[in-house]
Amino acid sequence: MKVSPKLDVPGLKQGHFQIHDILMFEGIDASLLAAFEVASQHRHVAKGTVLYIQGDEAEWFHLIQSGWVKLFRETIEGSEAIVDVITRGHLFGENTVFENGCYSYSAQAVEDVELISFPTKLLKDSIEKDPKLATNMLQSMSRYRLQQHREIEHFNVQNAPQRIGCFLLRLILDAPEAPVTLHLPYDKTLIAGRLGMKPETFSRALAKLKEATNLRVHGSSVTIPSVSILADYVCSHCSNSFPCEE
Amino acid sequence: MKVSPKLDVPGLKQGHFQIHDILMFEGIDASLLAAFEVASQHRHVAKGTVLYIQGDEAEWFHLIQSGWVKLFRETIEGSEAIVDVITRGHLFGENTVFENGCYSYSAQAVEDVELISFPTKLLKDSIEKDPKLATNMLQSMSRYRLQQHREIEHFNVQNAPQRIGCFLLRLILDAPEAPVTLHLPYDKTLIAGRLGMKPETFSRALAKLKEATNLRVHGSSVTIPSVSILADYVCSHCSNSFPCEE
DNA sequence: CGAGGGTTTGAAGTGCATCAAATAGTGTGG
DNA sequence: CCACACTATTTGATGCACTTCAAACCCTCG
Repeated sequence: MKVSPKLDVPGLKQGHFQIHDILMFEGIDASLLAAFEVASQHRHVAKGTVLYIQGDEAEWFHLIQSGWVKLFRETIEGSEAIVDVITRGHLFGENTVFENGCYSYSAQAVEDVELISFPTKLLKDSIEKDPKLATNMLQSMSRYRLQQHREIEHFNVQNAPQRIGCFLLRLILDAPEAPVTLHLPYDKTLIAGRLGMKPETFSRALAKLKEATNLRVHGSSVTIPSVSILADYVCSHCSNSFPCEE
Repeated sequence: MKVSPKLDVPGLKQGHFQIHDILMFEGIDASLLAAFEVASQHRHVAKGTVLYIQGDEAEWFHLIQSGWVKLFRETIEGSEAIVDVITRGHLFGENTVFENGCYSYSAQAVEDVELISFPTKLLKDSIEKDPKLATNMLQSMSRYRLQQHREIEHFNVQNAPQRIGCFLLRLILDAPEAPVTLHLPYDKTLIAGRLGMKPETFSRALAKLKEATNLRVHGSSVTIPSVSILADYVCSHCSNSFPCEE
């Protein structure tokens, strides 16, 4: 079941995102939307900037317009666990509203980032007023939950090259066949961490993937000559086949 | 932050569960609770019974009173992926309400099971009426989401014996020190599958765990002489330490 | 142009999977 | 109640994928 151009997931539109594009706000009263729009802030954030730290009080949640953001937790011994590495169309920080009001992980811009920020307080208050907003959020969390289930399943079934390919496929849910070019974060070690592998393994796995699917990599941009070839290679052992949705 | 005796997570009470014990129903109007209670059904289900199949229309969601339930998906090639293996205090099937109204995986009793079932329709209707119910569900889904994040992190950081230990620890969140005895499902292959390992690996890993933490296993019951020793062994490489909550 | 960090490559080690076979444990029918 | 058949579990031997350690390379930025 393809969920049309509403976001919360990557890559379905080319232009700038508006509040209307967010799945969470689908079908919400124009007046409430306007309130969010008024309260929102557009921000440009330079590469390397730490947006917030795990434990900070959560004042804002964010929608990424462009660039890459790393979500991570610090382990006791000082190393870091990468929770996610996300890009345009992704929302983050919104879940703090149902937790203790603090960010449960830190966030850092790993490329120059453009984002729209909304106050969490407004969201919190609005949920209690508009049941539609609540059910929307339940729906998108539910979707996220399924995705995570798949991710755990993938861990058991996919090898390193396939996991990289799967990560790439998730970035392009729109263009089913023509060659696609994607922009990755400069530091590919991040993706390695996101996928639970070491940088060396990532490097070797990417080489294998290039050979198997004719991928081309130039710096931080990746060109996929044929999405279907990549999908065949990636999804052969999964219980879901390509568009990897329902 | 310890969340008092409300459930949705295992093991915090000894007696029978009531609707009041479910986190999701905390703070809900007595009249609405009564409606759920009236509509509920207590069921005894024999070991091996399939409760529902992936794709079935979801009429009920369930709270486990005792026994073990396996949640699983069938892969294309006919093998099955174990989504979860759960026991007393766990809720399942409730998330179908925000999805397409069908179960997204199958469920089977792997031991004799006692459960209370509630109609999904009532839940669906009630969410739209009572915003408190919606926020409760958001809260518990959010909690679940954090748990899954941890689980993904664990995959990268824990070895097989530690993963088994971690599974055991999650069953006993209440008794911090005294020796504890747990009841596992008869077929331990299930737990192996749940933890993403093969039966052979499970057997060897359990042997290592026994040696390292003085665990005793008699058939389907496991005795942990010291929870803290087990926790030390299991959690040494994690970003969260023992109670592994917030 | 040179320093530093990201990336690749090589060699060796570790952990889990796989295949195969032996053993223990369970449920059945005699 | 016992013996048998069947399945779960254990154990051993081997292989593969990823990790680790180390060194070389390359790209970016000052």
